[in-house]
Amino acid sequence: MSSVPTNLLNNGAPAGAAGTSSPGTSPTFSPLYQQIKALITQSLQSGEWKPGELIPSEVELANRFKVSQGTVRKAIDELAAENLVVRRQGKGTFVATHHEARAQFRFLRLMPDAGDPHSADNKILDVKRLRAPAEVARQLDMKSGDSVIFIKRVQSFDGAPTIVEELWLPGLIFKGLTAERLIEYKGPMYGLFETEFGTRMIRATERIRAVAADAATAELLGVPAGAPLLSVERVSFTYGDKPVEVRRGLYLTDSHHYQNELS
Amino acid sequence: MSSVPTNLLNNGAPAGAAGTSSPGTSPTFSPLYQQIKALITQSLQSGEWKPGELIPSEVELANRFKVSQGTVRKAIDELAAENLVVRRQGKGTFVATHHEARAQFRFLRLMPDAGDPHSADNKILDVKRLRAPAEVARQLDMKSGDSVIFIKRVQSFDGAPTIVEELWLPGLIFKGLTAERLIEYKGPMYGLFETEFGTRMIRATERIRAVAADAATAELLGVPAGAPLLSVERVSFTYGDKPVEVRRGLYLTDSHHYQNELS
DNA sequence: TAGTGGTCTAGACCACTAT
DNA sequence: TAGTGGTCTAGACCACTAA
Repeated sequence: MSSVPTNLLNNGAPAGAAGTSSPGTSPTFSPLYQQIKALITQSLQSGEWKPGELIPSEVELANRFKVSQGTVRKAIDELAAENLVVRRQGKGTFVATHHEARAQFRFLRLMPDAGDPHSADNKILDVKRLRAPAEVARQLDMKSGDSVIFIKRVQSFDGAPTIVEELWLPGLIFKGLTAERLIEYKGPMYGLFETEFGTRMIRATERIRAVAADAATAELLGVPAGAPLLSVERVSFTYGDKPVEVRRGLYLTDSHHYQNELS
Repeated sequence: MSSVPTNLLNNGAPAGAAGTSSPGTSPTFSPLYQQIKALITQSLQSGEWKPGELIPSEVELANRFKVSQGTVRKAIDELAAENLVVRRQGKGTFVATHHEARAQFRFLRLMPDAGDPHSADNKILDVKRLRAPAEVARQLDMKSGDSVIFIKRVQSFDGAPTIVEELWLPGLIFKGLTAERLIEYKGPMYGLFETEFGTRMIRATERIRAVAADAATAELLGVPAGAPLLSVERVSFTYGDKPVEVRRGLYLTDSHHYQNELS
């Protein structure tokens, strides 16, 4: 069952050996802790340990992989830095989840100009299955015309509609996602994706521009057509850098701003 | 001269002692490596090691601070993660500098929609000394009316004017900054700040919005008044989280976008 | 009290760079 | 060849949590 997996680590065959035996064509040895990190990531990806759950202790993992605790520690350090995992002193290491206040703000950068961030009121306008447009297919690494789920929604803060957003999700992964499910679900959408569809968003890239509001969007946001809006186009990735969401948002930035840290 | 500084480390007085002697009012002990990190940061800040220079080796620092190499290592690991320092295997650890391609793109997120990033053509429109407006003074942690240097410039990519930017810098720190100096200087502005004024930008926060172009800016960018522009308001910080620059940019995002990574 | 992650040490060996 | 950062180990002790 959960027995020790067959480890293929180059523990007894240090990197130097590669240079001696087959210089130039060395099969890219990597440090032990990187291999451990990859093995742990595999277990996360396969669902052996689910979001929110406790993973085995450092000592146990060290025994399992036949390495020292320090090596496991360095592997987990990097996973924690990448937000795949959360350490808690005295308790253990947990698989990161979107069902936490912490994780929310990593993926919602729109902040009120004054006051504390608030939770959004979410209104689903449309959910349907359709064939992926060429551009979306390209971004999702699918073939043009493959089945995708399309969602359109409006988010309001303090009663004021602020974000109009369209989402495209791979139809195969999110099969069975319905408007009812989205509407009745409380909490962050990424939380639903994670618990209902086993797909956890790890990171995302965004392209931001200023655009003029089209008539339909303007009406939804209660602004004149042509008003300047922030266009945020996001591609989200899960384990293995696999793209699993395209999101195009139009943000009204009259009393909100997109907050970014350059560090 | 460069003798061993007086170390005030709680090496022999572990954190547990605080709980025993004065519980509740413990004077916040910190781990050794954090103290080492703070000491190294002080040396960076004071200019003991200048941008681009080699800092002492891990072994030497370990001897100087009377700790193990591993502890120094962990301190430097964090400094490297914060981009204050760059490690190079076999050579040593160097103080980070803005005179590198690497550092440029951390602070310039506007990318062409297609093609490689390019270097900007920089046109200085105005440089003058004035009294800080209230809002700028607040952001720079100065008193309203204190002297600041004001700069206005236009940046073009491939000959197309794309960014109109206004900067405010504390007059005391940047005394002697003239239009001539800015114009004749080749390379990134932060590089000039670092070498000529000893002030290195460490991190920055940005507030991004969509706004309509005013008449003057529209003319500079060659767009109609009212065209949507990306407004980027930046506050940059140097060592000790001290704000030393306010920058308000208006970006034309017709063929460029602001690129961001959520991770 | 037992188990967890967090800190610190000391030492070994490796890979890379320069001389 | 010497010196640097990079990896790995083994062991000690600490702080925190929960039973």
